[in-house]
Amino acid sequence: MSNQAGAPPRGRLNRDKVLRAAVGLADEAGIELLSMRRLAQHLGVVPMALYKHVANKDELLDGMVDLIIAETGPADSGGGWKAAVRQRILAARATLQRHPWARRVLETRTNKTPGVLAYMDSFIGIFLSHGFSEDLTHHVMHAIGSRMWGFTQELFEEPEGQDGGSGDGLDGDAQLALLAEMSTRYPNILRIATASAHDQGSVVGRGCDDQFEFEFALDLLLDGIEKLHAASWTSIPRVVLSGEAP
Amino acid sequence: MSNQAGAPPRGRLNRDKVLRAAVGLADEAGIELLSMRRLAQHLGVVPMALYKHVANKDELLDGMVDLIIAETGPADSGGGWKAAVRQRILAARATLQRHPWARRVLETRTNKTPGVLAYMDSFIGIFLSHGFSEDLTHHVMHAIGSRMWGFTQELFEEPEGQDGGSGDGLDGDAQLALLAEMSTRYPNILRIATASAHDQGSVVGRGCDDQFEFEFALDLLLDGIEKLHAASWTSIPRVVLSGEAP
DNA sequence: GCAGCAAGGTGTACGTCGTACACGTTTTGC
DNA sequence: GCAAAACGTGTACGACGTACACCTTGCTGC
Repeated sequence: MSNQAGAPPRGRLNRDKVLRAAVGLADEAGIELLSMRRLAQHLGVVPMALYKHVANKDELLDGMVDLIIAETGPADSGGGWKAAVRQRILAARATLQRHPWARRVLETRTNKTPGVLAYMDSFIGIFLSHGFSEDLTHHVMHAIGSRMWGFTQELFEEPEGQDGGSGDGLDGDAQLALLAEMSTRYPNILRIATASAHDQGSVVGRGCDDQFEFEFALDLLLDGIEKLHAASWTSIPRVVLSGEAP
Repeated sequence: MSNQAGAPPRGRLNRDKVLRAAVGLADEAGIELLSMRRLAQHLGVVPMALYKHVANKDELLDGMVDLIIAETGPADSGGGWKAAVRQRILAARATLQRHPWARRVLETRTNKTPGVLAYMDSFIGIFLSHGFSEDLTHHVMHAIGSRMWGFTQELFEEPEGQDGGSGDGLDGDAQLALLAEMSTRYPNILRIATASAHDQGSVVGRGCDDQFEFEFALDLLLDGIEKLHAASWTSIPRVVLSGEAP
């Protein structure tokens, strides 16, 4: 009877409830609005109560990440390594798309939480168990990098305004002027943007299919990896040569 | 004669001085310690004085990014597109390595500042001027993504402690225990990490050459792009087919 | 059934942050 | 030399993360 504007108190708190509430809050309000105070209020509890369940905000974020990694589900390693890697990454992508804040959290911090490590371990396992050398696997993991998580780099994403379309709340004239400015200052960007506005009337950007772009880039990478693997590529010579004869 | 613990007052402030001081401060103290107040103190000035030169902290960050993009220098487009792209990216990489905070800033925010747009425009220009179709260029830009800036994904980087080596201030026993734990829980990570510790005695990680890893991944990508270009790859069929006959 | 105790929740407080607003002070253009 | 604009200051507010000391539950062993 003491909490207002929050969910029902639902008995005592525990780490899991805190984490899940945090994920929910980040999902609906955005990560930048997730504060210990707001989370506490959401749970009908005083801010300091949270610290009985998480050490601090960083640990909260770690826990949230681990929680949604678990959502991704286990590897589904039928078929070859390519199918397995593809499936794993696309599954992660689907999950992270439900929790857009996770991209920021994963990128910003040096995550070596159990969940992250386990995910990477299973990822590495796919390559090793399909005959990749340790050396190649290592380089391949670097090459994949954060694409492992399935998120795109959102070069310039619009902040997803309410109105469909790309007019940022400007009237037609202002938008036209902006377009004219763009065309003289950044002609190449404009060419690409207009050329790719295939499927709708939008004049600039957002005419492209993120999922397609992602899979395009992913397949480009995987095909390259496949060739290296087929050629038994290795970086070892680079090291062995260090004291060789002229 | 009113400022202490800061640089000499050096006349009046202006936007450029503010931006440069901010870059310097971020370079030496890290981006998370760059606050308006600290920056002001560094300039021997009261916090609110900064707001006469930048609108707010976000705009400050934008300005900082644009400033160091300018450091990158213009494109050096001798040779083919591959050489040009490679040169551009590696130059950006060199710059961003001098300003490690820039990675975070570029990743975290939706940058459409003049400098960023100009950089992208010139980047796109390389492809277009070497005969790439607008369609392919568009997809290629997505595939390159943030690698355009030349930073790596630092999957798990150590926070660069003062002591060389990977013992995070633990004694030998604790470190061994941790290693044992790793080996049972994340055996694949351990295999890769130990296998790649070629060039020194470190037991886990950091035995790999970041620059090599980056160029490896970059070349993988560029080679893939080259093949697509040679094959006049296009995504257009995907769209055109939408209303075709069975 | 109840004492005792750990685990969970509270209240207050501190130092940090970005920045709004009203006010002085300097520089500049005429 | 003076008006006006540009620049710098002081104070204040509402966030934030979280340390610390304090109550209040609910479970334990007897």
